[in-house]
Amino acid sequence: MQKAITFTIEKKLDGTLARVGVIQTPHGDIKTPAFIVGGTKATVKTLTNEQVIALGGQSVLANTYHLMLRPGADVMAAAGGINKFMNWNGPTITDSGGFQVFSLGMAYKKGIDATSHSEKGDSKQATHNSTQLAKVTDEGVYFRSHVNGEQLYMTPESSMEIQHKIAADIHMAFDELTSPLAGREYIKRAMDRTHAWAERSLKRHQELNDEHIAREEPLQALYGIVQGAREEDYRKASATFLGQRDFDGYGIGGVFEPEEVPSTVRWITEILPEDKPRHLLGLGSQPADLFLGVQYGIDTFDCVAPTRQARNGALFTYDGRLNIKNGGFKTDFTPIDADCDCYTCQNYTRAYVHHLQRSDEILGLTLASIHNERFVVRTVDLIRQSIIDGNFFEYKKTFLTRYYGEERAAVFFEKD
RNA sequence: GCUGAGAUCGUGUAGUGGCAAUCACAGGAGACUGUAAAUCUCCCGCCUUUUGGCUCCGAAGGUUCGAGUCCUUCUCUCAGCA
Repeated sequence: MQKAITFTIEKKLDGTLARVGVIQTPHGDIKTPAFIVGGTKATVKTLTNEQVIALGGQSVLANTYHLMLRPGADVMAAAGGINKFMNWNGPTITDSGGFQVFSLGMAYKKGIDATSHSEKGDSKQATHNSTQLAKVTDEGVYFRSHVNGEQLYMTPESSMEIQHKIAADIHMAFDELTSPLAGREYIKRAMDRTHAWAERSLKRHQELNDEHIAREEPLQALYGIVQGAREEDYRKASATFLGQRDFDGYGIGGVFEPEEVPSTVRWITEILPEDKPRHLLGLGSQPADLFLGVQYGIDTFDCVAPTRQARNGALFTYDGRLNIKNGGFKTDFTPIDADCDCYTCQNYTRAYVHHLQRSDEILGLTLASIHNERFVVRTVDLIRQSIIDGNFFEYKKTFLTRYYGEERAAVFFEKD
């Protein structure tokens, strides 16, 4: 049977779940492990495609919910799909809108973010969050547009229809991501719903692919998304359920911190079919995410943190994170990181980027984004190379010890 | 010289008798993980780990239980007129 993408494993790292491979898509190859660049609204914020390519970005991940609101699915279709629309010639992925069920729903204005273990702020608002913009039912999700307040309704079927109009190479099934505060009972309910939605997504997706075949258009791929929060039995049940369905790959949702990777991700990757790619959704704001992810069987990552934090002044260095807006950098005429090969570090100083960000100059956001994104992309590329060269654990130990310090890094070596 | 207006924490300001210092900017720091994010949070007279204590609204007096807030004088600034 004809396939939208193929995944080839080139090498495995003995004693771990790590593998090196290639995902072939209609728009080119993704050498894995790989960091997928965040391009939510069909743009990598503050960067041109040429800059994304120059920093080593192989593929871009956009968002169905955001593109459905603006410019709209029909505009995306009329443009000829996301690649033509944004002039990106490489592989593309779309997230389903499932994350917005969480960020505009349970998490909306409650001070809950992905890493929260408790609710912050006004407890009254936390229990009666009448302002939230998303409401979940078994059939679908009611959204109130954050743009103009208009009532929207999204189902697994409509998400697939929109994603096929956006026409990225790889789609995500519509899922429900639960809050880190959710109890076991709700986690189960959301997971069961995610499974039902996965089957509905797959069915509608196959119908739409049949239409592509009839029109002699390229096929599009679909990943199922594993949920189940921090519950081992649910995670394993979710991986088993989805692993038996005919998805092209798998997304892993609801993982929030690197400390969970050796447990949560491993429960899943030990069960999922080995010959299909696995994407860890949303993780990658710190190096430990990447090393542990790969070690426990992840092929691709995406995360908005590198660009968002860059815009907010937090920059990666191999010795840990720094805030470029801090006063101390005013006359620091050295590169952000002397060991970084990015365009910014090759050409500009900390003092200059400090000045630009302090002065609200747009170039400061771009230079910082180039650096952070390059840092993460390069780190994963070198992880890939270290597996090929057979020195993954050495690289991991050296990198994380330097980044976090020996004491803080120790937790990431526990199972090595 | 005359007339008028005004002097408040780095800057610009709010505050016209009551447990008193407002807001913004600047400054100091922290956060951000499938992007409602070039955003958000905290600190910003002094001392103290905190509770709390001490000072404060150009200067000096005065009225009052109580004064940036009212009165007097002085100093300075600005505008207009000479």
